[in-house]
Amino acid sequence: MEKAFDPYLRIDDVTVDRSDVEMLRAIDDCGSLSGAADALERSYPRLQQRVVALEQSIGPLVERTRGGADGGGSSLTETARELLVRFDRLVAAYEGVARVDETALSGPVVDRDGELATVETSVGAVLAVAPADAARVAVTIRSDAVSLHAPSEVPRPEGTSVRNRFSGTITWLDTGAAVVRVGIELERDTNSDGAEPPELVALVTRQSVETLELEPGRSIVASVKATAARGIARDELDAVSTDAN
Amino acid sequence: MEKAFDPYLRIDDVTVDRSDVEMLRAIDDCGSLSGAADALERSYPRLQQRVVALEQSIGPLVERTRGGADGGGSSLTETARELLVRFDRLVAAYEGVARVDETALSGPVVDRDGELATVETSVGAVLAVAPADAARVAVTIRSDAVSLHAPSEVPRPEGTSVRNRFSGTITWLDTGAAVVRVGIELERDTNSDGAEPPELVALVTRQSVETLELEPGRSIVASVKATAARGIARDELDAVSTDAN
DNA sequence: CGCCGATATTCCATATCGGAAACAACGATG
DNA sequence: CATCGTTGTTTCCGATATGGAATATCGGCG
Repeated sequence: MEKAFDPYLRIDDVTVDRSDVEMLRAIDDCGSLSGAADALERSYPRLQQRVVALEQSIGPLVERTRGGADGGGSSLTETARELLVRFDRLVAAYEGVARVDETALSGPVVDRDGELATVETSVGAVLAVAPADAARVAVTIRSDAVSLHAPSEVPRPEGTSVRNRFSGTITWLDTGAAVVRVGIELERDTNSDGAEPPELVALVTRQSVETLELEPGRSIVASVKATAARGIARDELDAVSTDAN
Repeated sequence: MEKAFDPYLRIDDVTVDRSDVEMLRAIDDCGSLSGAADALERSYPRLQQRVVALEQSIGPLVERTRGGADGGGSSLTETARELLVRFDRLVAAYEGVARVDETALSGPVVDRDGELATVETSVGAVLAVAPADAARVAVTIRSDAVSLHAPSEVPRPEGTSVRNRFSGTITWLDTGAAVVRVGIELERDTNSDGAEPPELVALVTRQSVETLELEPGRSIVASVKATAARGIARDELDAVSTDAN
């Protein structure tokens, strides 16, 4: 099972999607609409009509010239270039979500302050952003939002905005080119009878692995910002699972 | 301009998207395919064919019964329910990206270790995940990935996996129901001549605002994990901008 | 003034989508 | 045991959207 998405920017009536961005890039590269149509193996009419449609909502995107020794050509306006950058940033942000591991912890909401909920899980109370009407939620924690600390160097709660803290033991490392996935078996809460040992995955740099001397068996403290922990309503079912990729 | 996305899960050949999930939910609610078709105002044949198509790739999703006093009916299998939960989690994760502020810092790549790049920005070196071929990148930092610390309580670099650290002054607070957006004017790097004062936005809980006594004018240290800072290639243009919503 | 390469426009083939209608299964009911 | 009602299954047809071939238009340059 593979996570994916189609990002788009909605501007007034039109939606700018992947193929539109691809089209603008091709126009920029080729210097003409017809060239872009050839390069993308799309028909010229549709491509040109699409440009017109986008421009009706967004404003001038392509500066067109006809005639001349080379027959003319087209170049992107500043508006179009800004659009491309916007889209790239959007994709980068979403891409991060798609490529990163997530850990889910579920349990009942025991306290609530607006959209901020305290969830009782098998590893203790977790503070997370959750829909206001949910009585039981599954909290999703992205591995790139998990920070690790040496047990002796844990920041005092009074001095940091990070609100969730878990103690655990490293069980495995998955070393990549520059980043390392770290599997952590969390300490269960004292009054919890959970069957499955709750696991948390963190994504850290290889340099952090060396600095903190991370290795299987070592005790570690993981921290997660409440605003990075997102809960979804889960009023029927119940499970603790880790979702690889 | 509005960010949006269409999430989907790809399983073998089929992609299950929003409408598929909506369909399965309706089947669950109504207890029959025909009821779901009525509720969604979709034609029965297409709906039924879609269920069959999904099942061919994913496996049994709907337990169907024909005949009986009530004419029969359908209920979801465990596979289908798990699919719904998966999808909810996916949406929650993407939703977080769409709703959160982002700060972009750009500059040249001065060092690189695989997909991890050190980027020279107007506020100093930033460690971020970036495409391997980019010489100049824009680093995007989501506000929910920014942690704040009292200047006297900054964790030692040797004891934490958090690699980016910025000093700054709080310039504004936007207090919501439970969470607060914090605007921070970053200290410029000594040898930088940047024109715009670089601004970082952090998203923290209201309780953190009280604990850290956050208010305009106060000095603060912001930290960001390298794996949560994502860079995009930006080899032509150059700007520092903050993108609200 | 004709040429050339590019931009606009018209029109048609095709695939996809959605729905109406007929058909089959099955248990309750009399 | 025939009938009935509800639901699942299948077939077929029309509407809509998508993509492309052919055509017309433009304008500097030689």
